[in-house]
Amino acid sequence: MTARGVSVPELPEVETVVRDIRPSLTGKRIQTVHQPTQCQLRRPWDLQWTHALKGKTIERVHRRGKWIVVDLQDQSVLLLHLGMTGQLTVTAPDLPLTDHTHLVLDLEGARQLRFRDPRRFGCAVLLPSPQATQEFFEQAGLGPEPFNIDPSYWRERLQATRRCLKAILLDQRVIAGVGNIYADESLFLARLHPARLGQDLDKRSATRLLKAIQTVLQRAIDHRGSSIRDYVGGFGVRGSYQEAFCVYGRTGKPCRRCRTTIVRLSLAGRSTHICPRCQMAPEAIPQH
DNA sequence: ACAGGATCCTGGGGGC
DNA sequence: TGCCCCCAGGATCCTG
Repeated sequence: MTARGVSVPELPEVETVVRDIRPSLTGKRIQTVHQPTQCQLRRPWDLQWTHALKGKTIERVHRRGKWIVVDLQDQSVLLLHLGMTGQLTVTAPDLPLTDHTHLVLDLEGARQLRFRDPRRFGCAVLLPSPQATQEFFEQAGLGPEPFNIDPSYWRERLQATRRCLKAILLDQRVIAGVGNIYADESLFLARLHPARLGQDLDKRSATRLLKAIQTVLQRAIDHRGSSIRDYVGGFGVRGSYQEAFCVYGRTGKPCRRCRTTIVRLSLAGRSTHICPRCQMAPEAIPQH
């Protein structure tokens, strides 16, 4: 069977979207803003933002964790989160609108930036300044980016908690951008069982885990992310990393390394996939 | 401090 | 063929 469930935008998918749409957005003026749907996103769009965006020029498009950050020339910042099923695309204005399109920005040069999200777990927020954006992220306690995380910070965060590795990897306050799929893939690559406790990892294992996270995320970015069902990049093009999954969605299939059957368990409230041979259970590991 | 569960939401898939 | 129910999960909140 193929991987069940939807492909949720995690760091590699968000990075792909940002890279795709950046050339079409940078330097472009926003002419008008529409809300085609009546239903609200989880964090309601403020009508004042519609007026505030009009006439603003987009200066820069980048990413912070799973957030898409659109810097505008007047210092205000549009933040977008894709939640579970969010799609952000740049299209021709005459392309018919699909269901669940919550926000449309008309751009100069006959282009539209469209934010679509069937499950409405995503959100869009306009903040007045980079300082306010900084505070927004600080308030959320958003942790460091995986690619420039300080190894000693990482080891300290692991040492300081009795939470299991799966919960730690999903916690955006510890490390930003990792979600369910890449947590499982990273733990497999590091040969660590997701139920192991942060404070039980020695220095070598902690370093190996960080390297695995970076490797998995970079490989996924190189494949334009993973597409199972909903996710598409900024051009509407699907990613291909799902074909390289080692454990996620591979329940019942043989491990790519040792042929042992991949099993699914529940940890930190999320489906979790492991190779029971490559990822030794905590109770099987000698304590010291 | 942390685990576990509920909540939000929709569409796909399995079972009958 | 169709209907019902379950399931997927990012972030957040609540309880034990």
